Amino acid sequence: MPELPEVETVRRQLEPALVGRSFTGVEILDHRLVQPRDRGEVAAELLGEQVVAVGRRGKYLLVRFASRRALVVHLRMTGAFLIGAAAAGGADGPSGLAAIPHLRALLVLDDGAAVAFRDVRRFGTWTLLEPGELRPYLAARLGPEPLGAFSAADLGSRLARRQAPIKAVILDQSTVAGVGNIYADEALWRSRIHPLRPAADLDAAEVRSLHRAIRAALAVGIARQGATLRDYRAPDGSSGGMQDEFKVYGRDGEPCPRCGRALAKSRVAGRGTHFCPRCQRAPAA
DNA sequence: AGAGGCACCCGCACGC
DNA sequence: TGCGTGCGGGTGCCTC
Repeated sequence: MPELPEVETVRRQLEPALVGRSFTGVEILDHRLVQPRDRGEVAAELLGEQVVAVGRRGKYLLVRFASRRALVVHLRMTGAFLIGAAAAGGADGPSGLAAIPHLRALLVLDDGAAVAFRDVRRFGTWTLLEPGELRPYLAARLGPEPLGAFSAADLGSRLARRQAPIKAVILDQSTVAGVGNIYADEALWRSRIHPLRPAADLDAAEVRSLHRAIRAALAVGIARQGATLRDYRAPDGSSGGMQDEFKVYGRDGEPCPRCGRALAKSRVAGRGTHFCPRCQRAPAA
């Protein structure tokens, strides 16, 4: 489940492969990837584009071109890039590419390398934006970058007007960009805040703690090159190590690493939610 | 405007 | 063994 740390890991691997390269071949195999645009049209527009930067904002990858256009990629659940040997699917060269299961798009670069995009559940999106469209596109969707200029006061002011459960509010990308289900549970556990607490009820000390916890959880995720769950892989085919660092996610029934009480799992904001019923005190009903 | 629920998609873990 | 069912995950859209 790519969240900010997984997307950042992908960005770091894509950057050296793509920057300075031009697309000499573009195939978009799944129309859903670019809908409502026409897949042939988008492929034709991408052909010949030269990459000048590979950025990230929240969970979005930003492939920026010399033309000042930008390809905004969202991996959603199962989107993944495969570079070079991983893209070639083994030693059998280009013929191996079509053998990649769930292949949705294929880029060929002017140095001969191939970059494949695979996506089992087909939720991933590629959006090609014209010059000047990127900033408003992101601003309309995303709050501050959690590891950039983002203070506890910023977080506090965004929570102050929200009565929804704190977990729902930090999953909202307009509160802070890049936190998904896993890192939300990890951050709430670190700050000892129950996921059902109304966001506006957090006091200043709790907001500071949560702010710190969000940043710490994401930073550890990046340092571990993301988490590898089910079949997620980085573009070079390697696995991340963050799944071994989870304190609560997927550990219901196991002892809380802090107090030893059995971790619980419930449902908050429609998401599987893992927490410690002792460390994270439930709000009064 | 904020909140909640659902659709989107498909592989997998289940139970029968 | 084979089938049916439910689940999950991020986002966008719909309703209230």
